[in-house]
Amino acid sequence: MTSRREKNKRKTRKCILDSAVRLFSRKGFDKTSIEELAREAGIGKGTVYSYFRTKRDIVKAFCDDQLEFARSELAAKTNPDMPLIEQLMIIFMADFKYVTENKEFGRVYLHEKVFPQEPLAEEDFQVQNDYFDMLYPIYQRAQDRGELRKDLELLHISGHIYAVYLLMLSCWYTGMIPTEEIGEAMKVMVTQTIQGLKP
Amino acid sequence: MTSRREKNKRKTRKCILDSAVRLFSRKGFDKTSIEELAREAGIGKGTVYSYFRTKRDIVKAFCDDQLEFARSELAAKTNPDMPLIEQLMIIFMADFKYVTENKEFGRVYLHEKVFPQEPLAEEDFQVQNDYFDMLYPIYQRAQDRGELRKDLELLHISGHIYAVYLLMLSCWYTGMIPTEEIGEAMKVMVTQTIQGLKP
DNA sequence: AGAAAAAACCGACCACAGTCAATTTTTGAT
DNA sequence: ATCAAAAATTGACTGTGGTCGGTTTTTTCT
Repeated sequence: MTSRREKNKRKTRKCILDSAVRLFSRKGFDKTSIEELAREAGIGKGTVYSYFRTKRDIVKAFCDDQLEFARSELAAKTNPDMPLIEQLMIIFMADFKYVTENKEFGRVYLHEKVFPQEPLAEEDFQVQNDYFDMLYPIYQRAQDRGELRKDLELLHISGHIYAVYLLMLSCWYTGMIPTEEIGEAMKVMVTQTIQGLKP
Repeated sequence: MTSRREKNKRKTRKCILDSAVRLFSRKGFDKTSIEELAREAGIGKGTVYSYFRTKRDIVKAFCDDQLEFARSELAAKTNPDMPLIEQLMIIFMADFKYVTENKEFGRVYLHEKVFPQEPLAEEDFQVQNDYFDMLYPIYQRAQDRGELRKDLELLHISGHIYAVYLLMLSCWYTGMIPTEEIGEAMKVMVTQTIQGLKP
């Protein structure tokens, strides 16, 4: 049963997250103070910290939620029998679009998830695992169709393509590749990944 | 001519950097305050900020220096006619060893360089370019020997392998792969990169 | 050498992330 | 309805990153 208490907690949490989205998007992560965020959410500053351990954790929680949502959306858009490269492009460009629209969130999230201060906790891996779980069937099918080598572990295939995706994000964040060229670059790199570097 | 002023500046800068290395290594980046760092360096707090724009910039400057040094060292250790995979392993494992020994520096540096808040400045690219310049001849030779496809741009080859290296670093920072297994994992992934994913 | 200009240095100060003890609200038992 | 325990809320407080105007040191010019 969902007690009154639990209901309120949920509401407050959502309220913090909503305020965070508004403010971080409008003013940027660093320029938004927790005090301001609390005011916007109509609560005290201390309360924010009883919901989230740190300011960065707010971003993490928001992105984890979004990722879960995006995943369910995406599953519907791709057909596992399309050519692998096409499926991957749909998935990654959707992700990328999200990042470009939430640059600050994406950056903080990537910092936390890719090069974290402490090894990731069990729950953090879960999000990543769920994401991989979505991709596994796609690679599996591609293996079955003969688009991918069967002697490779799915984890390695997955990791490899994820690496290329991260690189593209990095190129975008550093300004090395402008937004409008990312699609093309991503296609080149993923294709190259599949084809291999050797003659 | 190196004036007295310039000499002092150099000395002070080095002093700050040395103190930073000592303190950040001993207590961690976050736990070391600039005030403490200034005290250790025997200067005022404000002075630190006339040498470095932010706390993170101190790390960036240090790592840029180190990277330049490491590069010159490395050039001597590799023979451009060794098999590509062996050369890459020597280079990346040397880099990796450095990161494991300076975890905090590496993390902050990676945040700044891989997913920076603002697009990288000209000078930041220079460091990266210099690094690539070291690698290009290696890939070039490997192409000549027939170990790599000749129809691929060096930039793409370079970027691709860099992506895999970043992934390995990420796996280490997240705790997904323990230190002693990184070498093996790196070899597997780089080999896979060269071979390609398709049958 | 002496004065004026330029560069370097400094620590008091500000804004903000995160803490915590005191207060208020909710719950569950009688 | 009453009350005691548990949970949630709060804002004053602490420590630190970064700023800035005033001070000292170095250079340059005569």
